[in-house]
Amino acid sequence: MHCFMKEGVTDILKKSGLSLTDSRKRILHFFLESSNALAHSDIEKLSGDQFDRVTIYRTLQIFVEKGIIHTIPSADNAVRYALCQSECSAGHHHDEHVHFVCDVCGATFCLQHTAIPQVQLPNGFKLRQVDVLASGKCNQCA
Amino acid sequence: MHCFMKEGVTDILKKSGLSLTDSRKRILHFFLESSNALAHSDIEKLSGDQFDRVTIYRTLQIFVEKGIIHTIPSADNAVRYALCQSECSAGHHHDEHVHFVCDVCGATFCLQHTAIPQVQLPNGFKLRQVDVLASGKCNQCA
DNA sequence: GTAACTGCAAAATATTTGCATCCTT
DNA sequence: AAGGATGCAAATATTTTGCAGTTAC
Repeated sequence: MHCFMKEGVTDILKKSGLSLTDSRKRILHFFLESSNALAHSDIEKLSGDQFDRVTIYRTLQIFVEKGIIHTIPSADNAVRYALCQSECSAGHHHDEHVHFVCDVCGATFCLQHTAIPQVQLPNGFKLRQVDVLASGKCNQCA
Repeated sequence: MHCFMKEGVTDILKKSGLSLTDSRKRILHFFLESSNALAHSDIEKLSGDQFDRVTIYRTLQIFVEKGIIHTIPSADNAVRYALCQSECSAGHHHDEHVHFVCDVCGATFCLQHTAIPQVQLPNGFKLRQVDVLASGKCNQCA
């Protein structure tokens, strides 16, 4: 298991076979710095509109393809992304951790140290992945 | 605990204080008939474009408000809705069951009889709700 | 009859695509 | 130098809002 936190932006991009461009470096940096998940709009704000919307879309897309970030399921129709922490490779995500959305501040966290519970499916169903989406109040807002 | 399956469309609408209009009756009927979750686009197709897009948006919205249906979190940014099965009332949803998305056919099911596992949050976090989103192959596609 | 609901038009927002130019290697 | 990435323009898709006409009760 590698840990992105200990690697630099450049290492991660190289390892994924991506060229080192300004937008990729800065956007990846935002994820490394941020303790919670980021939406497209967050990145726009963080970058001070330095990048074109389209560039952000394409950058997020390729990061997902390369296994650098993953999307977080949500009920509110807003796509948020977070760093993959464990052994993700291109096309194969393994982010079976618990996601937590704060009802108050809207922040979304990946709870790495919270175990994914066992799920028992009905007969005939084949399980591939389990996502757990918890909501309530985060430690800042409680 | 009431069970919508045993009630008619009319009963449900009346109980929720909604007037009995064509679109509401037909859209609610789709949910009662369907074994899996429906997206806005599914309803458009099912109705044969009988209703305006806007009417569908507004109908789904008020059904959610009244606790008749609930949104299902998904990683693919498509909002799907399903009937609330347990004691939901206006503004208070309690649909803590497991949702299952089939990777093959895309169908989304509510697994009523699958227990929601316990989730242990870090210190300072207050839990309100847990959604479990499982994916894999459904019994038709496995 | 009145309040609420629907349909249409249009605005606002979100996402995708094509292409010329620029940057990384 | 060559291939890939970006920025801009524009197409497409999604969701929201306002308002006038219609319907439920």
